[in-house]
This record gives sequence, structure tokens and C-alpha cells, in this order.
Amino acid sequence: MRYTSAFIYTTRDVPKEATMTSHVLLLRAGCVRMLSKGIYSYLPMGYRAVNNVARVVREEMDRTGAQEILMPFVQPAGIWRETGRWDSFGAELLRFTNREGAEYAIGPTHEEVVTDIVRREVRSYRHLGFNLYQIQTKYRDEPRPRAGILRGREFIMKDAYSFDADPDAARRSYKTMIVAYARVMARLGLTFRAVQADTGAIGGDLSHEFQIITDSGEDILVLCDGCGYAVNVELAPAYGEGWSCEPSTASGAYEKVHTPGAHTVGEVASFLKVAPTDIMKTVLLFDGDNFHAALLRGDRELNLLKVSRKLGVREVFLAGDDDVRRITKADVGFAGPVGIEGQVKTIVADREVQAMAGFVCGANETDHHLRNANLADIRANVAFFDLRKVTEGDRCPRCGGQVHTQKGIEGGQAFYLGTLYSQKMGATFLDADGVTRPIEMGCYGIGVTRLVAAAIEQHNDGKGIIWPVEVAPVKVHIVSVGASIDVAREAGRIHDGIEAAGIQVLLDDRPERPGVKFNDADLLGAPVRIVVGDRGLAKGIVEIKARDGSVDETAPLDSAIDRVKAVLSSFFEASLARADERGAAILRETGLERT
RNA sequence: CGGGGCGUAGCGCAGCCUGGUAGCGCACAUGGUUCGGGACCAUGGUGUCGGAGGUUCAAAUCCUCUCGCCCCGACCA
Repeated sequence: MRYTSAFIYTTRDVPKEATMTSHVLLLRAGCVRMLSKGIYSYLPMGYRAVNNVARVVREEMDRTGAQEILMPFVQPAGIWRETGRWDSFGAELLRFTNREGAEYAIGPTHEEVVTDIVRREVRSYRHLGFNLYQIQTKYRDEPRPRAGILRGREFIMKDAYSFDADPDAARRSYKTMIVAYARVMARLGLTFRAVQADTGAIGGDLSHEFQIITDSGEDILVLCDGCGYAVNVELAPAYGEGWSCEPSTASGAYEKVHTPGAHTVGEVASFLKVAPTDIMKTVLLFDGDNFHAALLRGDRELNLLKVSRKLGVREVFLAGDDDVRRITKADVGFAGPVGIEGQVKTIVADREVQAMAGFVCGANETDHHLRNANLADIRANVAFFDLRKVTEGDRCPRCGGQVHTQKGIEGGQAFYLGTLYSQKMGATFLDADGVTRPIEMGCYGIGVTRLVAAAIEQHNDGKGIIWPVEVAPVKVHIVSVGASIDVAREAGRIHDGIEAAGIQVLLDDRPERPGVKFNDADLLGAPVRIVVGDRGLAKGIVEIKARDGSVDETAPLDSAIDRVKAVLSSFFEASLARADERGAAILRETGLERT
């Protein structure tokens, strides 16, 4: 590919709508352009990267014996009603009606479609033990798309679905996918962790996320270096099994104190000269139907996912300010557990609260708190659960060591679904004993377009992208310097030779000044750059430099192509070696080896 | 859903407060001088000032509505 005839438009200015590094660089390098909120076009440089990720995914999926198919992205409401997800999936499911008045959705995922396909064909356990996957555009009507293609509404995803006759076989399928995913991430040059995860709208009872480690990630991971424990903070238990807690039996008279303007834990703590750990805060919650109160220590944060599970509701939110004022009959900031009975349906508390005695809490009266209060003062049932969010330095629930937290981007997720969908949709088979049973399923997703952005998030410098070799839209970027016939001829010859070897190559043959070309080469981020200039040609050499700085040398003209091929080969081999290593280690890392 | 910000040339912005008929840089085109890390000179083209309505002799500028985009929050109790 020659620059003068390629559709590549780079920019010097930083587009004002982008703040995240990968978003800025994708725009500046001319990889993507936004059409609408969360909806992007992929231009040649971007789409090549997407296809390179897809190719790696395809190779690793095929390696496991999975078979590629393509399912419709327009899906009739009927199958979604069968699983109940037409109602439960929520507003992220984009729905529309066709000319006949029939209801459809644009596929955000394909459990229903693939289960329908399989139930029509499979009759016997002899047919089972397969995995179908596709790479296709998905649409999820995200409430707040952001960060370019990292969290778009329309995106390309690889989704795979395994079908097995029994739980043992299904778990083996799950583990096969975990290994394949680890290999994919490693080949793409990504630093990642596989963590235990929530199953969300997809459902199921076992799930791992492949989290790409970066401070710009949206997810928080709880990791223990001691035992390798790794879990999404959404799920992370704050208390290990059997950890005891001595409940306080303290009682005594509390006093009401005037705390003007002290709304927050910090303000109350400094006003009353107590530690935040001596304060009990009361958080009012709404589940869509009822209000609840949750109690926790002043320095803690509530994990709303844990709360919703304990309450047995789909989702809980913080109550609105107006609701808080109505329930507490006070301004926001003075809610307390004493006297809240009757105003809310249930009162739950974090386990840690059991041990608290003589604490400070809100008085349900503007500008007032209670001092020296005790649990005995609350005249209603309080149920104690693990409700708080785990933070840096908490004890590891598995080994008792210290956990730390890290941010990540979810690049892929695996779900062990069991018979959740097959039962609802009647996807059954006859087992060896002639008994009709539902199929054991798993589903597995990789965000193909998201991985392109994640790769940039992890691999860039002040000058631009540093593409991992497998992702790079061009592997070799030739810069011609100087306007002489010789330069044009030799650069062209090297370009043709590399292209003939099936390697993606870009020759910058524009009549631009060297500085412009070098800066664009840095921005576009090809792993290997060749400079062909008058200066080198006079000595019969060209320059070969790796974008990551690992190679910086000259090569004689006649061996330049071979040398570049050798450098690239070593990069590809290193990627594969990482894949072998991570793929071999991942089951041990996740603790799945034993199951 | 809540809060904040921004829409003026392809991109980045100024002009708006204090109304008078639109400008800067980059990019683009042509010519020339340059040519190893974002050159210089000259010339040139480019705008329904996001849209609709209103006020006014006159609106990018003031008022109302609307559309689009970005960021933050949804853990203050």
C-alpha cells in the first residue's frame, strides 16, 4: 500500500471530544470516525486492526475445534419472550417494529438464536460436544457510551456457545475457552488477569472476565498476590468463610447532639472529633418498588450488587434526595437507624456493624446526630450480611493475606450457563439411557473492537500508537526521504518485496518533508520502520527501526527485506511464546485446574 | 436519570459580555525557494456562525425552544 493512494488522514490537533488516550490516537491516526453517539466507522487503518484481532480470535477458536457460523443481528421478539429476556433485558435491548407490526430487536447477544438453531437439530447425546461461534456486529443501547470504541453502542464481538451433554463435559468446554481466551489476549500483547465475575444479564453461575490491566479501566479488580485470588470488586467478598465477629451487646443512653451543617461522614467526624470508623452511616435505597436502609461503618462503601442479591431484588439504587427527606423527615445527611423502622421495608447491615458499640449516627433530624448509640437502640430486625465494597488492604478471603486493587478493561467474559436457556427454550436431547434432558451450555464473548482500543491503551507513547505486532494494521512502514529517483526506486522495490511476502506494508511516498513523515510513522505505530534515503543509499544501506525501540540498525540494501522479515518473525514468535505460556498457566491462575 | 461544558471553514480556536453583516492557526490548491524529526514566501478557495422561532432598522452576538456532542456523577446520608 502506498500512502499517496491510501485513505489515511492523520491530524496534529487533538480532537476535543476525546479525552482517553486510545480514543485520541484512533482519531488522530485516522483509524475511526464517529457517525453518532457510540457508533463509529472504521477506516482502513482501523479496520485492518479490527480484522487482525478477529484473525487471531478465529485462529485460537478454530484451534479448539469450535466452528464459525453467522447468525442474524435482527432477531424476532418471540425467542426473547421464551427466555423472559424481552422484559428483563431492559433498555439496552434496542427494539423496533416492522411494517407488519411485528416486534424485533437488534441483537446485543445471541443465546436465544443459537439455542433455537441447536434445538431444531440436536436429538441425541451423540450429537453434543460442540462449540459454535461468530464474529459480528452487536448493538447495545448503552445509557452512556464513552471513550470512543472502548464503550460504544455498536461494536464487533466474537461470541461463542458451547453445547454439552453433562456438567462435566460443559466444564471442560468452559476451561477450553478460558485457555483459548488467555492465548488470544497474550498474542495480542495485552497484559491481563482473569477474574471471577458477576453473570449480569446473561445469567449462569460461574463466570470469569478477562480484564486488561490499565488505570483508565472502568472495572476494579481485587487481587491477592499471595494466593493468586482475583475477582471483580462487584463480587469480592469482604469476609472469608467462617470469619467470626463478636456481636456487641452494649447498651446505654444515647444523646442527641447538634451538628450544624455536618452532612458527610468527614464533616461529622471532624465536628465531633471522632474517627470515621466510630460513625455508622445509614444509606437509603430504592429497588423500584420499596425503600430499604443499609447500615455500614462510616469509612466504608456499599456494594450495591451485593445488597440487591441479599434483598432478593434485581437492582437497587440510592434513594433520591426527595425520598430521603420524606423518609427521614430531615435534610439529606442526617439519616439514622434509630426510628427508621417502619419507614423502610427492610434494614440490612454490613457484618462489621455487629461489633460497633457507642457509635455516632444520624438522628433523622436536620443538623443533629446521635452519640453513644448502640444496635440495641434499633427496635427493628436488622439482618447482617457482607454488603461492603472491598478496598485496598482488606484481607484476602481465601488465604488471609492482603489484597490490592487494580483497574481493568473487560476484554472478554466466559459464562457457564448450565441449562438456564436450554430449559426455557426446550433444547433437549436423549441421553444414553433414553432420558430427555436439557443441554448444558456455556457462552463466551470477546470484544473485538474493544481489544483494538485496549491494545492502544496499553501500548502508546507521547508520539502515537505502538501496535502489538499481531494487531498492527501495517507491520512495516517505509519512509522515503529525499526526492531522488534512486530513493523512489529502492523504496518501491523493498515495498514490493515485502508485500509479495504477504506482509502488510505501507510506503510513505508522499512528497513531504522528512519530519512530517517520521511523525506520521510514529503516530501510525507500525512495529517496524524502514528509512530509505539518499544518505543511506550512498552507502548502500537502509535503516531499520522497531517502534518499541527494541531494534535500531542499518542493513545493506540487498538484505534489507530478509532482515525485516527476520525481525517481524521474532516479534510473532514472541507473541506465540507468550500465548503458550499464559495458555498453559491460566487454569492454575484461576483455580479452575482443580474443578 | 442528575450536574457541568461545548456547537463559528476539513481540524483546533477567537469574536458574543458592550448587536453594525466573520477572523486566526493548521490543513487544502497553485507557483517558487527548501528538504533526515511537523520549513518559508507569495497567491487563492472554503462558512446556511448546529436548527427553528422571537426582539431589533440591523443578530454569530440578546431572548425562547430544539437538536447534537463531550465530561462528571449516580457512595452525600
